[in-house]
Amino acid sequence: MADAIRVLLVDDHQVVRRGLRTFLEVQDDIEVVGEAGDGASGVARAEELRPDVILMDVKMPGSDGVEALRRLGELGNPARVLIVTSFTEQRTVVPALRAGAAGYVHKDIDPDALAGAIRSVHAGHVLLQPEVAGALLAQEAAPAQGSRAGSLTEREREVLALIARGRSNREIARALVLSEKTVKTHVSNILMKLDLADRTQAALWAVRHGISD
Amino acid sequence: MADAIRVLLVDDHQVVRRGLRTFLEVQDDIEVVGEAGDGASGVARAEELRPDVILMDVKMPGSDGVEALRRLGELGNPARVLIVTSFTEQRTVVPALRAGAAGYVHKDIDPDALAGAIRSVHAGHVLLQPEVAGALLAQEAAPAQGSRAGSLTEREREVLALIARGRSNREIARALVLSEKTVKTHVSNILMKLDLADRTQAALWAVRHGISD
DNA sequence: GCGCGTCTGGTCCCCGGGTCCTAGGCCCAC
DNA sequence: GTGGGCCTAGGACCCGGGGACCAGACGCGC
Repeated sequence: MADAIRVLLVDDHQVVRRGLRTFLEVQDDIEVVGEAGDGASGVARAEELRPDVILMDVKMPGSDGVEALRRLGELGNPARVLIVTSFTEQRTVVPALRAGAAGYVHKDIDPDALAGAIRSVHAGHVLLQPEVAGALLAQEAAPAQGSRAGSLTEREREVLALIARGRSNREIARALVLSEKTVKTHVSNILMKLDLADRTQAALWAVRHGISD
Repeated sequence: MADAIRVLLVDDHQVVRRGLRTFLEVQDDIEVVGEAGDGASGVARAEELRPDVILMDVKMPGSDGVEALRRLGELGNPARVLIVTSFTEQRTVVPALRAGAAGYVHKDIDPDALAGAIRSVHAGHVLLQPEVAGALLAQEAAPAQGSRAGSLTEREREVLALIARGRSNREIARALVLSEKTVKTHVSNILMKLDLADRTQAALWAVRHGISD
């Protein structure tokens, strides 16, 4: 095929590389152009082969996936990187995406879905699987009693948003044209309503619940 | 086609609905089964037609997209919702995804990419466009000097991770089996190294940079 | 050996954060 | 009119957070 999507496989297990290769060989618009067994040689092969898409494991001996992603970014390599991981390691999702990953898929993905993912990524999308997106957004989720954001008044939400930007009471007072004492009152009420101990917990609560604007 | 993907369009501008419809009519595996002009009637039509995928605008008069998403979730409607937005409104991304959106695409997407997005979403993926994913991750990004997380020592990262969980110095001391004073020293060093004013800012910095575990 | 960085801890001190109590003005619902 | 929220704000009070300064123990590299 003339304009097949050129794919590079980077994974430390050749079993996995072989599996991916056989998955993709039946797709007539996807061509596996190379393989690498660790991050560093993955970067080298990417520079050499200039693939459209790189399928890469996160956990690899030596230079790992995130490190390789950063290198590719520094080199200006235009390849789109799709992270293929053995299980949902939520700790690694954010760093990987931040380092420039174009997507994150689970290793037990079925062949057609994987092909679809490669096409999506090649088309310029960023792609996550549900569990991964869930992990990214849930973080800790609501510990028990669910979101009581509704119980906050408008003014309290304003104050909370500023707390979530790291502002002090004095700064909040200036920003909202209030006395510092009034801000303290609002903060106290927020902490009471949300059952939190201090402004740091309030700030974290806010970012998790999207009050941070 | 026997198992075409059944799509419902929800947007307050019929021009947009018409555009999407013509985009999708040339795809032989996608069938537009209905339209709605606002969130509430979108939910009603979704219940009635049971589409596989719903293309929905976020900003609509009356019941908006996020509200509609929530309703669908409550009703247990299995439709996958792809948010189609006129521009990258980063404020709305997180709430929409949290409310159960399966994806977020830009209105100037080209027909084939839109079809691809629908197929991805229908296949169970969560899909974002680059700018959207960028907005989600960047948030405020590094104000200037880039991530100096590397300058933190291992111990400092441990302490920072606990700060990012809303723990007090005393709790951190107990958790790490240290004196409260030592924790304070670490906190001071963290604030100095990252050029932050207090633990609240440190907690926010940590979650943005993935130190929060 | 010596220097350097890290981890540990101490003392002194100040201030910002947070609580408790109180209270006036405002608007809305009954 | 009366009660009940919300926003505003004051005073008194306590304490945890953070800075300044100092220092010993340990490990690593020159």
